[in-house]
Amino acid sequence: MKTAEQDPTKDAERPVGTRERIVRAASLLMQRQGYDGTGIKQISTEAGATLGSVYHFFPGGKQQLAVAAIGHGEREFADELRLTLDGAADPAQAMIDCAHRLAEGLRESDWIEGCPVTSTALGTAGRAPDIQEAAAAAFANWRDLVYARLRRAEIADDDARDLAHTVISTLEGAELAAQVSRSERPLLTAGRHLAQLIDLYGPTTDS
Amino acid sequence: MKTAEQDPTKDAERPVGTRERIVRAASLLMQRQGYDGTGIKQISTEAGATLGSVYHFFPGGKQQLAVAAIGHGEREFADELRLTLDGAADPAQAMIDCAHRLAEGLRESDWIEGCPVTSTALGTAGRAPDIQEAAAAAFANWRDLVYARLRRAEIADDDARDLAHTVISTLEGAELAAQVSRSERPLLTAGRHLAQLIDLYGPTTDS
DNA sequence: CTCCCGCTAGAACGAACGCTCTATCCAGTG
DNA sequence: CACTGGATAGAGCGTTCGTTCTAGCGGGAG
Repeated sequence: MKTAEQDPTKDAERPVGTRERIVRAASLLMQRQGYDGTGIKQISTEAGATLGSVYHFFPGGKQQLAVAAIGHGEREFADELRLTLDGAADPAQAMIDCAHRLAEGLRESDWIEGCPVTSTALGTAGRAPDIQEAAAAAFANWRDLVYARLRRAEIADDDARDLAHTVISTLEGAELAAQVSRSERPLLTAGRHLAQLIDLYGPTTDS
Repeated sequence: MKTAEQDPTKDAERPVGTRERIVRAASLLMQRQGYDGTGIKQISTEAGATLGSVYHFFPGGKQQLAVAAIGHGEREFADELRLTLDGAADPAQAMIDCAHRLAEGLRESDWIEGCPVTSTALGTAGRAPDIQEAAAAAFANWRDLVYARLRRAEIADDDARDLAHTVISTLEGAELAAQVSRSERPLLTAGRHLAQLIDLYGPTTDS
């Protein structure tokens, strides 16, 4: 009742509800300019909506909108991450592929669209617990995807859990370094090193 | 003429010039709240200075102040990084020590004082080239410190360069993940993994 | 002494902020 | 038909923003 109804065909672009357009615009703008750097009026303008609509769908104001935007960014990246993890022959190769994808997206946006969660979550550190929780949940979800992939490759449970932490941390940090230095190198290097690290824990363990 | 003159004794706390106080306040506040989340009036209040003083020392306004703040944060962390790198027996152990130190600082600040450069640089991605350059320079300096330490441990030049990239990326990302999830685990895990990774390239190379 | 200048001090400006409020529109229901 | 309630629309609230500007301070130089 809330969304579909008309056509669950592939991914129709056109009939996107107002609420969804607002969330998308918020996610994109906050990804680029951060939480404080993005105004609600700018979001409504970019979304083709009006201020009244924004506050109708998000009576909780900017904070609630930011939580929804983080959730949207989380889902977007999770889909791509899942695809990349499943598309590779082994987790090590998946890391390299993942780094490549991130580098590509970053370069194509002229180095302004980094992690959609990071820029929104930073700067609201102590102020907005809701936003912090949403960001933490996003990281945890991504980590779980990596963990599951590592487990499927016969990596021990404890090792897989630890590796998943480092994989997300490193990819996140490398994307940040790449964005700041406007270079793909941090990401590509990180991808190779993560692959090496994972191979250390591969099924060839015999100890 | 600009600073010292009176006493180059250790690190006297009291007679700190107005300009220095402004830079310190700006660095701390932007570290916590980001660039857009920090107002110049708040900085001047926190520094015990007035608006006039801020614009006297930084006629370039908020952007120039942010560049100086990033430089200050860069120097602060570089000092600590140098100390940690030199204090460890080998680079691998240094990574573990470094992660511990970062985790400690983050926990003690109740998870609000992350990387002083990241929060300032993010959100000004496309808008302020000066700030971006300062942030990129900070990362490069830190990387050089790690690179030099790796070289001293007889690691091949190309390997050391690549490893230095990943070390900074991973520490940066792990600090971010730790801050968001309010847990030391991402940092501690990253430290151990970085140590393992470095050991792969240790002086035991025979190829 | 007088002059000067680096520095301090804060009032004031226009613009933009998050948010509230009322008014209007329109499909669905009796 | 009238009525209703979700959705749209935007003027306007008080506040804060970054910046500008003028006035005053205090100590060394002539």
